[in-house]
Amino acid sequence: MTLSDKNFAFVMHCGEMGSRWGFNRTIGQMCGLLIITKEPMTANEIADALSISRGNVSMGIKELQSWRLIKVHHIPGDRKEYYAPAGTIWDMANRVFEERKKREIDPTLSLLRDNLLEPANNDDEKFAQQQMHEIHDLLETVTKWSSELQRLSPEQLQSLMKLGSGIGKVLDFKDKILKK
Amino acid sequence: MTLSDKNFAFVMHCGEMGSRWGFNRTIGQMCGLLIITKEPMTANEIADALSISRGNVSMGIKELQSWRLIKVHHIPGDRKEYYAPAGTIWDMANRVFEERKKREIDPTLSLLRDNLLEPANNDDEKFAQQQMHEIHDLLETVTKWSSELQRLSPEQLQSLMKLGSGIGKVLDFKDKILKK
DNA sequence: CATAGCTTTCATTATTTATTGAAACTTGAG
DNA sequence: CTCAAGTTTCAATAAATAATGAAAGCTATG
Repeated sequence: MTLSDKNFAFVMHCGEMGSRWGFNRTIGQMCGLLIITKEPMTANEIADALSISRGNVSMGIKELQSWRLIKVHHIPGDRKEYYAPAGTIWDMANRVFEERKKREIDPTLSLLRDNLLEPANNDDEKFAQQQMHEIHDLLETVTKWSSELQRLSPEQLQSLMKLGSGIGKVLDFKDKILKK
Repeated sequence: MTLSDKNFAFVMHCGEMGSRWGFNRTIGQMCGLLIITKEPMTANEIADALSISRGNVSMGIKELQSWRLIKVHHIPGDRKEYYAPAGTIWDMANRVFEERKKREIDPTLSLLRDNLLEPANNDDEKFAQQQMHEIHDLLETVTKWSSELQRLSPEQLQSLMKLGSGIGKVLDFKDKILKK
């Protein structure tokens, strides 16, 4: 199967962006390809469509599985493995967030906490600790929020989207009521 | 000036993480260093503290300026340039988000829109377009939301954070209000 | 307008990261 | 057990990215 121009452009774009989302170009392309392809694909089809080596595909698959972004299908009487996205677009985006949090934010929080537990030995360290404290709080807030968003039901999400620029207003309203 | 062990560890960690946030290791280190250092630093001091070349610092500064993360200070009677973070931690995080949106999400949205405008020529393209449509909507929602959050006043943010068990409550609240 | 003191540039070099492809491995069927 | 059809591994190589440092570029001051 060969990609149409439009689909090819999309896959290549995923490659460019992929490197910014935590994996490399090829893996981004693989991910994009699997997303826009209706039927699950074999490793050879992927290698073919992207003009990359079979070995490279194998490594990419391993990586995408470690991100929990793809799953394996089997067809009875066929020994090949067929790969497809693991879930909806929203599911996949959530996975990427979760994994990145695990790989980037969690270790940072841990380092910051360790650092903040020890007493500051001088003014330089005192100032540094203040800054680290701010970073720590920011990261905690962000993660609390993102996990909150992930927990929402599709309907709540819908509702949230439609709220759009209104969240400020709802907050004001809430504050007004609580004061009474 | 030489860094304490603890501060050095933090700076190195910023280096590791930096590469995941859009810049490279050295630039991450520079950013971390400037954040935990109370006084603005000269390019030579930075090169010294991180054991990197003067030229490298110059390039890093240019990059950090393009992200609007640092600003220049001048001391009367001194021709050197002194660098310091441009704003609070929250300001800096916002800048990184904005810049990444500009560099990653906006071009993707534009590609997706172009693609969705053209008619699908066959079933493969039709399916691909459906998927692209979902990605498009997801990205739009995310960007709308993040810009919304950035617009909130610090007090509103505070209020939002304290909501405890979450955004779900805000939604319930909004629904209650709308029904009346 | 010359110079000292600083910054930037960029060709070269070093380092890191990704890719290939052949060999090793796995597994189901006969 | 052996083969065939597949998958994975990994040492070698290629490609991309980052760092250096010498030279060129600026600019405030005398």
